[in-house]
Amino acid sequence: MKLSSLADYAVVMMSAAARHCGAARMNATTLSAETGIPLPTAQKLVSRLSAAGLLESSRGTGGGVRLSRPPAAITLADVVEAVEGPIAMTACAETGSHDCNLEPDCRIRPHMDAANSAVRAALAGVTIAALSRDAVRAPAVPQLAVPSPVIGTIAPL
Amino acid sequence: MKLSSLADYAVVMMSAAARHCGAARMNATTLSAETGIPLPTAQKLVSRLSAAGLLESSRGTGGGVRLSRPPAAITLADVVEAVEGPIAMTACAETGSHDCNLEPDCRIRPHMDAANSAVRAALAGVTIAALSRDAVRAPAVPQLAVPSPVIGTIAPL
DNA sequence: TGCCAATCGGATTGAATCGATCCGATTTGA
DNA sequence: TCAAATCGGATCGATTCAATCCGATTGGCA
Repeated sequence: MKLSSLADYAVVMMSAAARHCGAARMNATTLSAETGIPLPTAQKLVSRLSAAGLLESSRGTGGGVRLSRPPAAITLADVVEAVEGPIAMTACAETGSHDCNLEPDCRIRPHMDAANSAVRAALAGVTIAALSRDAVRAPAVPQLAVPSPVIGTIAPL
Repeated sequence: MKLSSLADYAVVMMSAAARHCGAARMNATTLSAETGIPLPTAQKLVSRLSAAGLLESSRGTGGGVRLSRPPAAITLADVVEAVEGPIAMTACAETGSHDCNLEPDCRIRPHMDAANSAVRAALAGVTIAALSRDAVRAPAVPQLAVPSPVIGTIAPL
């Protein structure tokens, strides 16, 4: 139930890119140097995030990448889905419902779908803008992108 | 962002065990036959779930396992944590905060903790009892264990 | 009281996915 | 027209995960 290292790196990179939003384009090398992510990995992430439409890339001399949308319009769910694929806790949730090789009539499937939606909503409630904001005074309740009551009601672990 | 196959199997097994709650003990063989999970895997899961305190095992002839708590008191979060370990989206979330090998002062960490709590709460809102209940008339909002407002406000994808 | 049978528990092997790395194709600027 | 710098895809190694097997323990029965 933990997201992969690539997804973790992608969140850090997007957050770093958001901090330089006004400063024109950045390239994979600069992002790598700023975040400490190995350069080849940063290049791979740039490719995937561009393919997903979260980054816009310009090739050639002086090229680079930049956020295709404002940081407030990019959520953790977008980044995770761009790197890891659809957010589906169970294998049967992303494909059709006909290939559950366990029980032929899986009665727990609808409930799992509900839990799946809840997890996705939790990730969709955190924006890159909220992550890139400086959090020195660590607020108990982080800023939310949309008026979603999901995270606001969660007590710390 | 998908849970492992073992965790998936564990949920199915716990759900099957909940349906036979009154019928004394069950053994790994019976659970395997009912769910279609390979027997060795079922044995492994029984071990882990017992170690986590979700199942109570009795050895010897006529032994077996049974739920240690009512199905309404066991949530998806309990099962997932028993099989996969703590629910921590990022590696730094489960260990101390001192070994983030990327940024020395990780500013996105507090926000990720909030998202992590939200995900865990989403899983803690679904009980085994809700899963074992027959869901032919698939309700839009699944039954919740505690008065948690988390899932109740989530719209389907 | 001794034996037997059935069970859980941990250790081992194989496979698949993931992460890191490298090289080629493309484009812009001089 | 040339050259430099970038993105994009393909390859290789490592780690984790899933499945399998065997031994230790316990309760029932003769």
